[in-house]
Amino acid sequence: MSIVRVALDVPIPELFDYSAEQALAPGTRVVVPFGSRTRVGVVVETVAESSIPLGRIRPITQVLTDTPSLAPDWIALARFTARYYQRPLGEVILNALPPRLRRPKLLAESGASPNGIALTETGASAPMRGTVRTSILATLRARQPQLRQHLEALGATGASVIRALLHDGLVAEVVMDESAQCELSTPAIIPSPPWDGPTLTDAQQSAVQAVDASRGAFNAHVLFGVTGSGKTEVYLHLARTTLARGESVLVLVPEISLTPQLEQIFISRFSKQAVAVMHSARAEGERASAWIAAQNGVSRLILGTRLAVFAPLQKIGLIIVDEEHDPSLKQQDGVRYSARDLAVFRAREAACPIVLGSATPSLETYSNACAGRYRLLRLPERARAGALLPTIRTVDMRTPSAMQADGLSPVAIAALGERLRRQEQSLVFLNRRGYAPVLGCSACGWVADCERCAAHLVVHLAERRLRCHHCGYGGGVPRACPSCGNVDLTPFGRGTQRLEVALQKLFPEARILRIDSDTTRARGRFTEMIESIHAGSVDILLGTQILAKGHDFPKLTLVVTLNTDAALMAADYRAPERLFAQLQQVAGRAGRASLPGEVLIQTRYPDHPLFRSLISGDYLGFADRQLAEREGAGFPPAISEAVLRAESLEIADAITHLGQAVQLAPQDDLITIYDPVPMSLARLAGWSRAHVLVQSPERRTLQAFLAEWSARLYAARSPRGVRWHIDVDPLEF
DNA sequence: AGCACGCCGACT
DNA sequence: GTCGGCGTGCTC
Repeated sequence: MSIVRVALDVPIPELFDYSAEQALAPGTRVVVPFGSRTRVGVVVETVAESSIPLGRIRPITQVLTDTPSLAPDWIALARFTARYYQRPLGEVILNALPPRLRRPKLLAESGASPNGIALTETGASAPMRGTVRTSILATLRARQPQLRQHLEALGATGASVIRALLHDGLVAEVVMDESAQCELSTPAIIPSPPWDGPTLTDAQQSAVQAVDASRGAFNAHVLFGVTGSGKTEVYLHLARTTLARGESVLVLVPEISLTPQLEQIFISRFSKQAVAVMHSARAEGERASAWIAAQNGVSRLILGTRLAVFAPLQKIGLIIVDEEHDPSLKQQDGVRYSARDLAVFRAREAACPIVLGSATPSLETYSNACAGRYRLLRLPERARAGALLPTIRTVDMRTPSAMQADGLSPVAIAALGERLRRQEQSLVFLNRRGYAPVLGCSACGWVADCERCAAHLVVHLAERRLRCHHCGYGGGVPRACPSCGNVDLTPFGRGTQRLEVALQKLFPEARILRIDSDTTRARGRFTEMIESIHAGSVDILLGTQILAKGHDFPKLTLVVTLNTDAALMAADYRAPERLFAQLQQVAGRAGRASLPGEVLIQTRYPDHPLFRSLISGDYLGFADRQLAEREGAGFPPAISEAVLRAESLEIADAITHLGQAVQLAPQDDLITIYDPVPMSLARLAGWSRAHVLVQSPERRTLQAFLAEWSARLYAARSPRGVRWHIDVDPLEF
């Protein structure tokens, strides 16, 4: 009889002791009774004694043998995540598993699945046919007895050769000999397909060499290059050399919308079965099989969004984080981890190189490069011969004539007209969907607000609806002002819908395509739209953020950006960094083929230093100034921060709770605790939100402080109706 | 977080 | 007389 310590997904920062018939390997999934319920947990260690009275220790219900146990380095990653982000280990571990592995069922019992493995007899005595789920594949190698059981359950008697057919066509062979010993062999995956990549430029070549030369130890490289400079080709080469060494590769990207193209490139260069794709939009069965394919080494190249940082890879030889500056690499609820930072931790533990790619590296990453901790690798020009960087210039919107035509300046209109004549494509970028961001009454000042958020409702004219862009709350457009009865309600400001109307009026002949999350909601619409752009059946593209990333439109030669100044004036100290990244990214859409591109930035601050750096292509100069400013003002990365956030129905309750929490905070000279304040979006989906900012010049000191503080906060019961969490390295204020 | 146990109001 | 409100406390 052994005592096993089990991590469970409960908001209690403790492990729970259970008895087991034998010692279980750390990382084993188990089903346990918990109160009156049954839950899946993961064994973290087996111990001789428990501090819990023996009478209270209950036995494990079931050991889940359908997957191999999680590796020690994986558990170490989870432990680090739990410690750094101040969350219970069980919450971290269970949330990192794909949904099917969190349920108290064997995968084989999860019902029919297209991801099953069909086992068919190929040359043995006993007639045998049957379907075994993906679960088996994972047990095949590590667990001889279970494999035999599975096979015997299918009627195999020994001396059988069984072919395991994975859903994607990969064939593996299971050989069971006379003495019922089983062996699985998977066909060699790399290097098998011919390498048909383009020849590398000198800059790409030296980047590849720098990373290759740094193998065998932890080394962080910042791959700094604008859109079109060929970062992807560098990734592909490095992936190839890593796979050839028998090691695996982890590639993280910020958005799901970026994975389809990258996925296609990786699959075409390697093979379908070599690549496992992980993101939350995939079907549960697919998520489970991708997980298992990574765990058993069938897929050695994992491509995914932030959640893929927890992929259970064997023998990691290289980690790539593309667009490492992108805020969506940080999880914004639950366990609030930064996939980029955890990727760096993983690379360090695995003693392998990591490549952080970006045209606009985050200031955190850049300051590490300046300090010599990371190595800066530059890809200075566009990789394609003849392709030029676009010409960027500002358009002064302070002149009266500039404000006509729904926000489009005469300069922009002329440039758009010119592209129409030349039969080239244009992109108008406005990062605000809907018709108008505000509906108001000009007679009494009433404004349509969300009932559940501290935000205005956005007018969506096509659907004749008002919608909250934060919580999704919707309502009809009122016929008259609910406050004074005035029937003349005015939409204030501009969104993409309104701009579309204005553009169509200006250019009746033009084929205009609006791309935002409203027009691309239907499955497959986005891909269709991208195809129609490539086919040349669009003249003017108009859209939000969605358009800014990763797409290459050869006929596009003009980009116009609208409403740029809001971000310039924002209170958030990260706003300039984000604006630069966004403009750099959207500018990169122009002139990628042989046609030169032009970018027009409409602004009332045409001489702003940010634009000057953007125009001269001097991101590092901009970053140097930002770093100096942050240092002067005491902001990250010069210092470390965390927030304690509280949410309740009434803002006062959240603030009161935070005040009490501050009373519990340990005293430390190197810790600054600010006053509780409402968040900038003070109410969201019915919850009023406030927080306390905590800063320290030393990350270690902040960590130690947070550990002690959160222990005290967990111990003190939080009042009913108030929920709280700690956000380490927060992005949202 | 769930979920049980527990002690006070309006109903068949 | 009991169904049910959610306050408080526990989960190995």
